[in-house]
Amino acid sequence: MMSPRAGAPPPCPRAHSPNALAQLHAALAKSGLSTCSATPATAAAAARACTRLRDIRAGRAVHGASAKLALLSASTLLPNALLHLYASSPGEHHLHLARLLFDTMPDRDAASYNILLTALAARGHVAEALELFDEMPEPSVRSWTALIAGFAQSGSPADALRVFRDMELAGVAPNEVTIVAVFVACADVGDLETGRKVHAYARRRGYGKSNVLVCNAAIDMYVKCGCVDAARAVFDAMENGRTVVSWSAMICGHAMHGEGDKALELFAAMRGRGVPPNGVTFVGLLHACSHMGLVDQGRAFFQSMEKDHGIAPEIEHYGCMVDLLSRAGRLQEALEFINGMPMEPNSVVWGALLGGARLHMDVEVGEKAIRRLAVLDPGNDGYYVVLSNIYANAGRWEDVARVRRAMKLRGVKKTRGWSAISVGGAVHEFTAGDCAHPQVTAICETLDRLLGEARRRGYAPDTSVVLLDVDDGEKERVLARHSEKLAVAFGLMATPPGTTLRVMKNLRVCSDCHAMMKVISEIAGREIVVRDRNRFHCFKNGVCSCRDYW
DNA sequence: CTAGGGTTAG
Repeated sequence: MMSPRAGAPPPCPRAHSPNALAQLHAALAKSGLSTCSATPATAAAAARACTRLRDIRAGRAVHGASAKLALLSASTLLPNALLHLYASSPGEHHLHLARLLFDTMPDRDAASYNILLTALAARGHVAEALELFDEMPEPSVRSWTALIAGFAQSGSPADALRVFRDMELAGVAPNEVTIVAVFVACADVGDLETGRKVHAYARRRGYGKSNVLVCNAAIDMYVKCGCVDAARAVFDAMENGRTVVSWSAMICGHAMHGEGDKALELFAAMRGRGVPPNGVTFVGLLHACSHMGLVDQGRAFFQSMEKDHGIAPEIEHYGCMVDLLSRAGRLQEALEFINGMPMEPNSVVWGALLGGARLHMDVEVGEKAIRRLAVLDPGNDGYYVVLSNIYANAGRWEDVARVRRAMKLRGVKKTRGWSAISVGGAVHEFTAGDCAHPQVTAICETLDRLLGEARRRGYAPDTSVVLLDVDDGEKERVLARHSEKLAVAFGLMATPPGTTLRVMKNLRVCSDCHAMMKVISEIAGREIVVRDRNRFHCFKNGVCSCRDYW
């Protein structure tokens, strides 16, 4: 979307001074500070300026000059400033330099540790960051937060939450930055329990309404944990003004939960308040239109981006449009749209077309998409599985086998599907046909009882999703043990009547499980929320929030 | 002012 450098200061001219002192003065001049004398404080100010300007070259000059002028050993001030410079510069090389500097510093204080901790955690060096953390004398809130925030943002949310638990045990009170980071991690893994607990704490501390960043992170956390209504309550209660991020997060949240109408209403309200939308807002709107089948409305939004809001559509928006068109069955239009794109279509764009081809069982378009996907994202097994699905639907089993051979040839492994459900604070994971759970027998009995009742209510197994060329009885046996069914059956057994069941799945829910979930929600009188690979399904009284359009 | 924060299509 937006350039990551947007809002960053402009790069400054390079230093070309021949000697070190002159370079130091040049860097000082650039930082707008007095150049009368070089002291550790002025050099640290220069280093800080270089960090802000992202001018690593000038920073190295400051480092060199500081060494020559023997400014480095006076205090931790200057070494820390230089450590920060290297630690926050991109590339493993600079991180390595930071580590080297840290290891050879004559004195280290808490800030030295925190600077390096931040850099290690943010780049996903989990083990090294934890090791350093254990070595440091007195970790502060900021040290804990550096770990949690870094892990949450570098794709290690489970590590982030583990550290948070340790922080609680250590009796250190989280601040608003910690809270935001924990929300990010909860959103990622779908940990509603922790999210709720931290939200309650945030409210007690007074961040609940007044801190925009805390609120925005809470909105996203609730959305991604399957509680749009709770997200909306946070949004509605926001006192200190919502930003475009709040509006966009909520619009995306409604879209993700199949509440496209609410997403569009929110956009109208946003415009009414004069808040200018950004590119993310439109991703949410297009997503909403796509899941409601509002092709013309979506097209109108797409066109208004540039015309009315001066926002140039980016590849994400093209992706949404391809999804919108192909979901609605306009596969040829989608293909033409792709061909007219001003940028090179990526795997997501072709993936959206492939998804539409599956939905509308179009072998030809599916094959067209896979030809590009095999080049753009060759290791992704999902695309081959979808294509197999299209072939299986058409009864072309020799082609299904051909796809399987192609996968084998390319070393592409099919991802095992799993579903997880959290009961009483413990997460129970299931894979298809799983026999590892201690209560398998009871789970299977429950499931078979449900299956019998479901059949009496008109449910019939949808064997088309089973990609095995076996007889229907065998297909039904495979289907009946899909991981989400096991997770839900367990959830029904392990929770009191009426409790909402929340299931997380690593792949997309299959159409048979989708049908079954609807019936189960009716039989058991439960709300079942399933977090799919890319959206939510809320089953209640026999219907799904996606209105079977997904 | 030596460390940290929010939204994004399949």
